[in-house]
Amino acid sequence: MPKNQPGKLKNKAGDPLRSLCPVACALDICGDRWTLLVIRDLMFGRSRFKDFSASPEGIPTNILSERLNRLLRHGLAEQVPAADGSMRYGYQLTEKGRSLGPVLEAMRDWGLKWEPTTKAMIQ
Amino acid sequence: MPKNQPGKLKNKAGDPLRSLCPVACALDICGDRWTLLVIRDLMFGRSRFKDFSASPEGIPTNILSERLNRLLRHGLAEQVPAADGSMRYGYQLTEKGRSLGPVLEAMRDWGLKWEPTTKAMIQ
DNA sequence: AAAAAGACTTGTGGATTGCAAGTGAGTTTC
DNA sequence: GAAACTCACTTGCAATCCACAAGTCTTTTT
Repeated sequence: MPKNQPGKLKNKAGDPLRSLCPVACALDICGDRWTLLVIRDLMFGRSRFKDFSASPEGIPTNILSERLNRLLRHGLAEQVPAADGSMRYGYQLTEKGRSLGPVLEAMRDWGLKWEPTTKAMIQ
Repeated sequence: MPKNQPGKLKNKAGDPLRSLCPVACALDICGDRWTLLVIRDLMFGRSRFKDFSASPEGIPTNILSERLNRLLRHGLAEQVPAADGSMRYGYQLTEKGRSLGPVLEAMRDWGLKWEPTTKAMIQ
Protein backbone atom coordinates (compact mmCIF):
# COMPACT_ATOMS: atom_id res chain seq x y z
CA MET A 1 0.00 0.00 0.00
CA PRO A 2 1.66 3.17 -1.22
CA LYS A 3 2.01 5.78 1.44
CA ASN A 4 1.87 8.86 -0.70
CA GLN A 5 0.26 8.05 -4.00
CA PRO A 6 -0.70 11.43 -5.39
CA GLY A 7 -3.37 10.29 -7.79
CA LYS A 8 -3.39 12.62 -10.73
CA LEU A 9 -2.67 16.23 -9.97
CA LYS A 10 -4.98 18.65 -11.70
CA ASN A 11 -5.02 22.38 -12.17
CA LYS A 12 -8.11 24.53 -11.77
CA ALA A 13 -9.41 23.68 -15.22
CA GLY A 14 -9.10 19.96 -14.57
CA ASP A 15 -6.13 19.44 -16.83
CA PRO A 16 -3.37 17.22 -15.50
CA LEU A 17 -0.38 18.88 -13.84
CA ARG A 18 3.11 17.59 -14.36
CA SER A 19 4.37 18.76 -11.00
CA LEU A 20 3.76 21.29 -8.26
CA CYS A 21 6.32 23.68 -9.71
CA PRO A 22 4.62 26.98 -10.58
CA VAL A 23 6.72 27.29 -13.71
CA ALA A 24 5.67 23.85 -14.89
CA CYS A 25 2.10 24.74 -14.12
CA ALA A 26 2.29 27.96 -16.12
CA LEU A 27 3.79 26.01 -19.00
CA ASP A 28 0.98 23.47 -18.82
CA ILE A 29 -1.36 26.36 -19.56
CA CYS A 30 0.57 28.54 -21.97
CA GLY A 31 3.73 26.61 -22.85
CA ASP A 32 3.40 26.29 -26.59
CA ARG A 33 4.23 28.23 -29.71
CA TRP A 34 0.97 30.14 -29.96
CA THR A 35 -0.82 30.83 -26.69
CA LEU A 36 1.37 33.69 -25.52
CA LEU A 37 1.10 35.33 -28.92
CA VAL A 38 -2.66 35.37 -28.60
CA ILE A 39 -2.27 36.84 -25.13
CA ARG A 40 0.11 39.43 -26.58
CA ASP A 41 -2.58 40.43 -29.08
CA LEU A 42 -5.15 40.61 -26.31
CA MET A 43 -2.78 42.88 -24.35
CA PHE A 44 -2.62 45.13 -27.39
CA GLY A 45 -6.39 45.42 -27.17
CA ARG A 46 -7.25 43.12 -30.03
CA SER A 47 -10.36 41.19 -29.28
CA ARG A 48 -11.76 39.42 -32.30
CA PHE A 49 -10.97 36.13 -33.97
CA LYS A 50 -10.04 37.81 -37.21
CA ASP A 51 -7.67 40.18 -35.40
CA PHE A 52 -5.65 37.33 -33.93
CA SER A 53 -5.83 35.57 -37.23
CA ALA A 54 -4.38 38.60 -38.99
CA SER A 55 -1.25 38.79 -36.85
CA PRO A 56 1.93 38.38 -38.85
CA GLU A 57 2.75 34.95 -37.41
CA GLY A 58 -0.29 33.50 -39.17
CA ILE A 59 -1.81 31.20 -36.59
CA PRO A 60 -3.95 28.49 -38.23
CA THR A 61 -7.63 28.96 -37.47
CA ASN A 62 -8.14 25.57 -35.89
CA ILE A 63 -5.28 26.20 -33.49
CA LEU A 64 -6.55 29.68 -32.70
CA SER A 65 -9.97 28.29 -31.94
CA GLU A 66 -8.54 25.66 -29.64
CA ARG A 67 -6.28 28.16 -27.86
CA LEU A 68 -9.04 30.67 -27.30
CA ASN A 69 -11.13 27.97 -25.72
CA ARG A 70 -8.25 26.98 -23.53
CA LEU A 71 -7.86 30.57 -22.36
CA LEU A 72 -11.55 30.64 -21.49
CA ARG A 73 -11.37 27.31 -19.68
CA HIS A 74 -8.45 28.46 -17.59
CA GLY A 75 -10.00 31.82 -16.90
CA LEU A 76 -7.33 33.90 -18.61
CA ALA A 77 -9.82 35.41 -21.01
CA GLU A 78 -13.54 35.91 -21.16
CA GLN A 79 -16.09 36.66 -23.84
CA VAL A 80 -17.79 40.02 -23.97
CA PRO A 81 -20.24 41.62 -26.41
CA ALA A 82 -18.32 43.11 -29.29
CA ALA A 83 -17.36 46.74 -28.93
CA ASP A 84 -19.04 47.68 -32.22
CA GLY A 85 -22.48 46.80 -30.94
CA SER A 86 -22.92 43.97 -33.41
CA MET A 87 -24.38 40.60 -32.56
CA ARG A 88 -20.91 39.15 -32.26
CA TYR A 89 -18.70 38.93 -29.22
CA GLY A 90 -15.07 39.49 -28.55
CA TYR A 91 -12.47 38.21 -26.15
CA GLN A 92 -10.71 40.12 -23.44
CA LEU A 93 -8.22 39.25 -20.75
CA THR A 94 -9.28 38.68 -17.19
CA GLU A 95 -7.07 39.83 -14.36
CA LYS A 96 -5.47 36.39 -14.39
CA GLY A 97 -4.64 36.82 -18.03
CA ARG A 98 -3.46 40.41 -17.69
CA SER A 99 -1.14 39.40 -14.92
CA LEU A 100 0.92 37.49 -17.48
CA GLY A 101 2.11 40.93 -18.56
CA PRO A 102 5.46 40.62 -16.77
CA VAL A 103 6.12 37.32 -18.55
CA LEU A 104 5.54 38.92 -21.94
CA GLU A 105 7.60 41.96 -21.04
CA ALA A 106 10.47 39.80 -19.92
CA MET A 107 10.29 37.80 -23.14
CA ARG A 108 10.13 40.96 -25.23
CA ASP A 109 13.15 42.42 -23.48
CA TRP A 110 15.05 39.19 -23.89
CA GLY A 111 14.22 38.95 -27.58
CA LEU A 112 15.20 42.53 -28.23
CA LYS A 113 18.48 42.07 -26.45
CA TRP A 114 19.57 38.72 -27.81
CA GLU A 115 17.95 38.37 -31.19
CA PRO A 116 18.74 41.63 -32.89
CA THR A 117 16.63 40.90 -35.95
CA THR A 118 13.56 41.54 -33.82
CA LYS A 119 11.80 44.84 -33.31
CA ALA A 120 9.38 45.96 -30.65
CA MET A 121 5.97 46.63 -32.09
CA ILE A 122 4.77 50.20 -32.19
CA GLN A 123 1.48 49.66 -30.52
CA MET B 1 8.73 41.77 -59.31
CA PRO B 2 7.74 41.88 -55.65
CA LYS B 3 8.94 44.99 -53.92
CA ASN B 4 9.40 43.69 -50.45
CA GLN B 5 9.56 39.92 -50.50
CA PRO B 6 11.22 39.06 -47.23
CA GLY B 7 12.55 35.67 -48.22
CA LYS B 8 12.66 33.49 -45.16
CA LEU B 9 13.51 35.23 -41.93
CA LYS B 10 15.97 33.34 -39.77
CA ASN B 11 17.21 33.74 -36.27
CA LYS B 12 20.85 33.44 -35.26
CA ALA B 13 20.80 29.67 -35.24
CA GLY B 14 19.37 29.53 -38.75
CA ASP B 15 15.91 28.44 -37.70
CA PRO B 16 13.00 30.16 -39.40
CA LEU B 17 11.36 33.10 -37.65
CA ARG B 18 7.62 33.60 -37.72
CA SER B 19 7.82 37.36 -37.40
CA LEU B 20 10.01 40.18 -36.17
CA CYS B 21 8.20 40.32 -32.84
CA PRO B 22 10.68 39.64 -30.03
CA VAL B 23 8.08 37.61 -28.16
CA ALA B 24 7.47 35.41 -31.18
CA CYS B 25 11.18 35.02 -31.58
CA ALA B 26 11.63 33.99 -27.95
CA LEU B 27 8.83 31.48 -28.38
CA ASP B 28 10.46 30.08 -31.49
CA ILE B 29 13.39 29.19 -29.26
CA CYS B 30 11.82 28.20 -25.98
CA GLY B 31 8.08 28.10 -26.60
CA ASP B 32 7.27 24.53 -25.76
CA ARG B 33 6.38 22.45 -22.75
CA TRP B 34 9.92 21.45 -21.80
CA THR B 35 12.64 23.93 -22.72
CA LEU B 36 12.01 26.40 -19.92
CA LEU B 37 11.94 23.58 -17.40
CA VAL B 38 15.39 22.51 -18.47
CA ILE B 39 16.52 26.12 -18.17
CA ARG B 40 14.94 26.26 -14.73
CA ASP B 41 17.00 23.23 -13.72
CA LEU B 42 20.10 24.85 -15.14
CA MET B 43 19.34 27.97 -13.09
CA PHE B 44 19.18 25.78 -10.02
CA GLY B 45 22.71 24.68 -10.83
CA ARG B 46 21.86 21.27 -12.21
CA SER B 47 24.18 20.38 -15.02
CA ARG B 48 23.98 16.74 -15.99
CA PHE B 49 21.64 14.79 -18.23
CA LYS B 50 20.54 12.57 -15.39
CA ASP B 51 19.74 15.59 -13.21
CA PHE B 52 17.32 17.03 -15.74
CA SER B 53 15.96 13.59 -16.31
CA ALA B 54 15.27 13.18 -12.59
CA SER B 55 13.12 16.30 -12.29
CA PRO B 56 9.59 15.55 -11.17
CA GLU B 57 8.01 16.42 -14.51
CA GLY B 58 9.71 13.39 -16.08
CA ILE B 59 10.97 14.67 -19.39
CA PRO B 60 11.46 11.83 -21.89
CA THR B 61 15.12 11.26 -22.68
CA ASN B 62 14.81 11.76 -26.42
CA ILE B 63 13.13 15.11 -25.86
CA LEU B 64 15.73 16.11 -23.31
CA SER B 65 18.49 15.27 -25.72
CA GLU B 66 16.90 17.30 -28.49
CA ARG B 67 16.23 20.27 -26.21
CA LEU B 68 19.77 20.33 -24.85
CA ASN B 69 21.08 20.40 -28.38
CA ARG B 70 18.76 23.22 -29.23
CA LEU B 71 19.99 25.20 -26.24
CA LEU B 72 23.54 24.68 -27.45
CA ARG B 73 22.67 25.66 -31.02
CA HIS B 74 21.04 28.86 -29.89
CA GLY B 75 23.80 29.68 -27.49
CA LEU B 76 21.70 29.54 -24.33
CA ALA B 77 23.83 26.80 -22.84
CA GLU B 78 27.31 25.43 -23.32
CA GLN B 79 29.11 22.25 -22.42
CA VAL B 80 31.80 22.26 -19.81
CA PRO B 81 33.94 19.53 -18.22
CA ALA B 82 31.98 17.97 -15.40
CA ALA B 83 32.54 19.49 -11.99
CA ASP B 84 33.51 16.14 -10.49
CA GLY B 85 36.62 15.83 -12.63
CA SER B 86 35.31 12.82 -14.50
CA MET B 87 35.61 12.26 -18.22
CA ARG B 88 32.06 13.45 -18.72
CA TYR B 89 30.82 16.94 -19.32
CA GLY B 90 27.97 18.98 -18.04
CA TYR B 91 25.82 21.80 -19.31
CA GLN B 92 25.66 25.33 -18.01
CA LEU B 93 23.85 28.47 -19.02
CA THR B 94 25.55 31.18 -20.99
CA GLU B 95 24.76 34.81 -20.28
CA LYS B 96 22.09 34.60 -22.95
CA GLY B 97 20.52 31.69 -21.14
CA ARG B 98 20.86 33.22 -17.70
CA SER B 99 19.15 36.34 -18.89
CA LEU B 100 15.94 34.35 -19.23
CA GLY B 101 15.84 34.56 -15.44
CA PRO B 102 13.21 37.31 -15.42
CA VAL B 103 10.95 35.22 -17.65
CA LEU B 104 11.14 32.30 -15.25
CA GLU B 105 10.64 34.52 -12.23
CA ALA B 106 7.58 36.11 -13.78
CA MET B 107 6.16 32.69 -14.57
CA ARG B 108 6.88 31.42 -11.09
CA ASP B 109 5.17 34.42 -9.53
CA TRP B 110 2.21 34.02 -11.81
CA GLY B 111 1.88 30.32 -11.05
CA LEU B 112 2.12 30.89 -7.32
CA LYS B 113 -0.49 33.58 -7.45
CA TRP B 114 -3.03 32.00 -9.75
CA GLU B 115 -2.64 28.28 -9.40
CA PRO B 116 -2.62 27.72 -5.67
CA THR B 117 -1.80 24.03 -5.91
CA THR B 118 1.73 25.00 -6.86
CA LYS B 119 4.61 25.55 -4.50
CA ALA B 120 7.90 27.33 -5.03
CA MET B 121 10.75 24.86 -4.93
CA ILE B 122 13.15 25.08 -2.12
CA GLN B 123 15.84 24.91 -4.69
C1' DA C 1 36.81 -8.46 -15.12
C1' DA C 2 32.07 -7.84 -14.38
C1' DA C 3 28.45 -5.04 -13.23
C1' DA C 4 26.34 -0.67 -12.96
C1' DA C 5 25.64 4.11 -14.23
C1' DG C 6 25.41 7.74 -17.54
C1' DA C 7 24.21 9.76 -21.86
C1' DC C 8 22.21 9.23 -25.23
C1' DT C 9 19.69 6.79 -29.83
C1' DT C 10 16.19 4.09 -31.98
C1' DG C 11 11.55 2.30 -32.71
C1' DT C 12 6.74 2.80 -32.48
C1' DG C 13 1.89 4.18 -31.78
C1' DG C 14 -0.74 7.99 -30.76
C1' DA C 15 -1.47 12.92 -30.43
C1' DT C 16 -0.79 17.49 -32.30
C1' DT C 17 0.11 20.60 -36.04
C1' DG C 18 -0.40 23.09 -40.37
C1' DC C 19 -2.89 23.81 -44.39
C1' DA C 20 -6.95 23.82 -47.29
C1' DA C 21 -11.55 23.69 -47.74
C1' DG C 22 -16.22 23.88 -46.02
C1' DT C 23 -20.22 25.62 -43.13
C1' DG C 24 -23.62 28.50 -41.23
C1' DA C 25 -24.91 32.70 -38.94
C1' DG C 26 -24.71 37.72 -39.19
C1' DT C 27 -23.84 41.98 -42.19
C1' DT C 28 -23.57 44.81 -46.15
C1' DT C 29 -24.72 46.00 -50.87
C1' DC C 30 -27.65 46.68 -54.62
C1' DG D 1 -35.06 41.58 -49.86
C1' DA D 2 -31.94 38.67 -52.27
C1' DA D 3 -27.20 38.15 -53.31
C1' DA D 4 -22.74 38.70 -51.98
C1' DC D 5 -19.65 39.03 -48.38
C1' DT D 6 -17.59 38.81 -43.73
C1' DC D 7 -16.82 36.39 -39.58
C1' DA D 8 -16.04 32.62 -36.57
C1' DC D 9 -15.43 28.78 -36.57
C1' DT D 10 -15.28 23.07 -38.17
C1' DT D 11 -13.76 19.33 -40.71
C1' DG D 12 -10.44 16.45 -43.27
C1' DC D 13 -6.07 15.04 -43.90
C1' DA D 14 -1.02 14.55 -44.47
C1' DA D 15 3.03 15.49 -41.96
C1' DT D 16 5.26 16.20 -37.87
C1' DC D 17 6.00 15.72 -33.02
C1' DC D 18 5.60 13.47 -28.65
C1' DA D 19 5.67 9.88 -24.97
C1' DC D 20 7.03 5.61 -23.66
C1' DA D 21 9.96 1.58 -23.93
C1' DA D 22 13.94 -0.56 -25.20
C1' DG D 23 18.61 -0.73 -26.84
C1' DT D 24 23.56 0.88 -27.46
C1' DC D 25 27.93 2.48 -26.28
C1' DT D 26 31.07 4.63 -23.18
C1' DT D 27 32.69 5.50 -18.55
C1' DT D 28 32.83 4.44 -13.72
C1' DT D 29 32.56 1.47 -9.81
C1' DT D 30 33.31 -2.84 -7.40
